[in-house]
Amino acid sequence: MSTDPLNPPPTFTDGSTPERLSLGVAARLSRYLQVLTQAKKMGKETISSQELSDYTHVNSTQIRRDLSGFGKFGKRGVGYNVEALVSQIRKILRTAGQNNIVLFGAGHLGRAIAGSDIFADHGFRVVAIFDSDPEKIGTPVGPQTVRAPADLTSVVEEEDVVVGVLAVPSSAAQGLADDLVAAGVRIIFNYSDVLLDVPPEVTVHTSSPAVDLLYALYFYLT
Amino acid sequence: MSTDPLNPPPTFTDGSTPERLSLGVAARLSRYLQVLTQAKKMGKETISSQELSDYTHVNSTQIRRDLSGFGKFGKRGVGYNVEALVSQIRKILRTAGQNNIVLFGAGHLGRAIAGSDIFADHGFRVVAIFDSDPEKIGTPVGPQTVRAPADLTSVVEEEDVVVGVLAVPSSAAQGLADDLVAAGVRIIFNYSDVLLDVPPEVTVHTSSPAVDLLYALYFYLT
DNA sequence: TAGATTGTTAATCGATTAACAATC
DNA sequence: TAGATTGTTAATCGATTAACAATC
Repeated sequence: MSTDPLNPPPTFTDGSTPERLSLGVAARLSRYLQVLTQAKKMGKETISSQELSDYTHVNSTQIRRDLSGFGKFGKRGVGYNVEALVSQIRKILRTAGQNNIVLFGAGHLGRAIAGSDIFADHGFRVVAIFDSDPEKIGTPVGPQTVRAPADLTSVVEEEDVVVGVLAVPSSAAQGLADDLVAAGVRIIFNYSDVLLDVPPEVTVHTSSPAVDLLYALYFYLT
Repeated sequence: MSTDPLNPPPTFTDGSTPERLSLGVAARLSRYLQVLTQAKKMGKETISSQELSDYTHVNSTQIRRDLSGFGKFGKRGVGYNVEALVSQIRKILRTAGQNNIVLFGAGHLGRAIAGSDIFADHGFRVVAIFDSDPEKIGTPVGPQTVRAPADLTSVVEEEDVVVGVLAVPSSAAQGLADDLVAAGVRIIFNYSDVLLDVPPEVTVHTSSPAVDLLYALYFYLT
């Protein structure tokens, strides 16, 4: 794994380099961030570990433990300052800055993604939308104009894009994944249900709402 | 938690009732199912724990261990039969049957969901699409026609709907969540970023692609 | 037989939780 | 002061992994 020069690992006063977060801790911190981001939007100033627990279904002791490993962010009897905690967690996850992403597919799903602020809220900026359909190229989608796939490589290079989002039909997904990889993208967010084959240095995250539902349903049924 | 009479817990030959799955096991089994479903589509007949590991990023020993807890599903030197394993896991997760869901919101996102087979592949059938916009009511979306919110309660009762999917703007989400709960829905899949307040017996699952990306990005950066 | 892959053991490691003193 | 909530301990529990015999 490489290290991004723009996001150097934090250094502690004793000069030690912190451990890489475990999968579990990183996943939970991300979920806290989701709730905190929303709480901030709603004008909430402080939040207790119990409230965070209600929304994330993570045990409140676990939450305090996760956080206290990085510093004393809370105030006894009061809770955590929402805004301060957001920036602390962003620092821990090294995602405090802006990240540029490209979106492939200007159909219903692509337009829904481009039109929402779900990525923007977390520092992801959609810098370009691509579609293979000549009829769509040049038409506006939100603040962007749909571009031709031929521009992909230059956009990825110029805008320093690390993440590509695939909102295309299953039949087109693997081919476009290959194009994204060739253009230099390192993380692919796949909204189709295809199993993408990519080189080991590339991470694929496949959205699977139905699988999430199966999981929720199991705990409802038992 | 209640038990669904249509999905009784499996009984073992010794008469004991199996333990409820731990969160981790249920989550992993769901992910195996996602890959297996897709592998089946691609015509794959057998799959090894190593191949499953490549796609799910779960250690192959862990996978064999998870599966062997429920029976000897594999064949040494060969792997697992894809189709047989799909039905075994569905049985374990008690989601072997069909489940009816309702979809709220006939915008870009709602249409993208209704038009994909991502839910159908896992036994979820969209039995109705609702929208509050009078202009959209009566228009076709895939095989369905958009219905008025007033029909919600009767549809939920008649079709025995347990899951409601919210593909609506943030501003409308809480109000419609209340309606879904009042109509008798027990699991809400929330595509907006709002923190929904629901009674404790109702489960909310919020889709958060940006948070998933943050998580992937962390492991890319470190 | 030779190669591949499962099922299972044994040992370790990290996650989880209840409880409570500290303190706002 | 009284109430609330954090930070931390100590004990338990489950997850993870390497290794390998069993066996297809």
